[in-house]
Amino acid sequence: MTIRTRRERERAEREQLIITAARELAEAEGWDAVTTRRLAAEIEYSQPVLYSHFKGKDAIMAAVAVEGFAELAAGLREARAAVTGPRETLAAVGGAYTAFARRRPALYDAMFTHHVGLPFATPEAPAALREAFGELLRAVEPVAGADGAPDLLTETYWAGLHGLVTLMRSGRLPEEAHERRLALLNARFAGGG
Amino acid sequence: MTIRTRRERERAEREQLIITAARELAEAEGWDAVTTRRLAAEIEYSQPVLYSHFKGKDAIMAAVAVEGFAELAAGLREARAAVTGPRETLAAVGGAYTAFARRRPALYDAMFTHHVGLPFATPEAPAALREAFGELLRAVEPVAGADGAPDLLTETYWAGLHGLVTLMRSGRLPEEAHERRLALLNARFAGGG
DNA sequence: GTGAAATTCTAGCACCGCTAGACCTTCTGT
DNA sequence: ACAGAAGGTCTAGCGGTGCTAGAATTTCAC
Repeated sequence: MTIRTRRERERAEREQLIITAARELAEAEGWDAVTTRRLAAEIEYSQPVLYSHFKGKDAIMAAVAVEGFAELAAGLREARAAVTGPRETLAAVGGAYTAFARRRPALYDAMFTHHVGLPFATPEAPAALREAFGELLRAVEPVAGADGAPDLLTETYWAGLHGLVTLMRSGRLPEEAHERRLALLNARFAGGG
Repeated sequence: MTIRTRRERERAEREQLIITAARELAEAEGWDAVTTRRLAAEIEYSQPVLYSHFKGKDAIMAAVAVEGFAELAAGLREARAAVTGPRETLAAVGGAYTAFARRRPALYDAMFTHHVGLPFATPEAPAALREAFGELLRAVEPVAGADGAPDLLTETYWAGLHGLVTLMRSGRLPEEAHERRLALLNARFAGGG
């Protein structure tokens, strides 16, 4: 048995190595630079081993995305814990969300922009993803007012954050006014229904 | 002279042919299907003629995007003209925006998602683009309240719309609740500052 | 009609994601 | 201890991509 478990452990380690290499390469040079050849060279194996771990490049991106969800969820939770009051909470969580997107743009792309076949608004969605949404939900709920649909309101607020960061990152919105736009979004959502 | 002008006219016609073919192919099968070979076959010329008109594939997408800006601006203007009252105007324009994004997803991608090197929030931006933003601005201004920064508020509202449509189109938000989310967004922005 | 100029095409480069089949290592049964 | 089976990894290659150099063709000016 022990020899088999060692094999399995080594294999799991190599899988993590692939994910980490893909993530670091993407963060350093963007996803366009993450080619299967390049990635194989990075982990010092040949291309086909990638396909013995993942179905294809998209599956590797999806694995990276799942790591990102966990990191985002942790960041949001931390931000929420650091403040009190509904308005402050919304501002802290919204700020943490956009800060994450700006700090880890490639990671954010894999999570929320690239067409990677991950289930989202279903129970089958990755736990880390559901947790990240839960953090947003807990920040939005106190300011939901009489809407009676905190889930939908959270989705809408999330869309606002997502729009801000994606439009900014693609050069469609100027960077320098980001904080002011975020403040406007928060004011509109914290104002009550 | 007349022979030269005929040449120039024919050349302009062929350029438009390229743009139209690219757009139709993208709308029918997505941008992944728009390869330079496929596009060349569509216009019944060889690949290199594409490069005598455009610097590369991105430039073709940019040209398609500019057409899209004009169409979007027209749609928003029409929607705004059909109603009266600030809340109704915002709902009409927001609805027209998301309807456009859902009706012409590939076009919308070229305009607002793909990294195409078009200037946005500057005077050098395409006229049609500035006009489309102007339509949004005229819809948001009446509900701006005391914010005193209608430009930034419009950008923020735009981000909300953009987030809704992109997250929905990538399967991150379920389609069926779109109208309710849009209504929530509108309510938050029409509520006054 | 002929040489010059402009235009279009053929052919190919370097790269992409992905995979079949050869190769080598490791384990198993006698 | 050793032959054969099983498993893992590699080399080499497929069909595709965006893009371009240089040949071939057409059109022009004289």
